[in-house]
Amino acid sequence: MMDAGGTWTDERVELLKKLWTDGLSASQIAAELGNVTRNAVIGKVHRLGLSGRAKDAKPAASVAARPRKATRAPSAPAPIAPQPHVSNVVMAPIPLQPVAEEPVAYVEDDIAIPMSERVTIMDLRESMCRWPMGDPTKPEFRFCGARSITGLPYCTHHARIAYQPVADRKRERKLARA
DNA sequence: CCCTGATTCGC
DNA sequence: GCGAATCAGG
Repeated sequence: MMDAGGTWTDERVELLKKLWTDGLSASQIAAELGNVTRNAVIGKVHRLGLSGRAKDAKPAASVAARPRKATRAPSAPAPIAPQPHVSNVVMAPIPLQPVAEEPVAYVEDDIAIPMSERVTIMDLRESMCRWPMGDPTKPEFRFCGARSITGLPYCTHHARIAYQPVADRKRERKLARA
């Protein structure tokens, strides 16, 4: 049956090899494969014995990682679920013009949409807005790419659209550390 | 702070 | 075998 993507099927392994040898970073590959973290990718890469990529022989590991006690979370489910996005929002096919004007639709209140550069799946990273733009079946497909809210898949603007019910979201002050 | 790969080790 | 936690570095 369908593989949720959490297992290393032959196809996935091959894609992993391809992308890795292709020079993509572990996080990029993880994003491409889906349902896996970059750690999983790196771990697999090493297990497959293709670490080092193109580069070879490097300063011998003098003092690598120390055996710190790894107290893992009791049972962390899925860190990030592959957002199905808002099924209601139907993207305009955009028949012509590759990536010209931006769909500055919903200008609800005062927020002016400072459209950032759109990005392809390859450049899409966890910290970037995953709001789809265009036709997913076309190579011109892009994602918003703006800085996403930490913990959410969208930028502030698209998050407001995606999470309508949220009447008033106070700016989240995330304290790193004092 | 963002990111990169490398390593250890509980599962 | 897998990958989270952690490390070390850019």
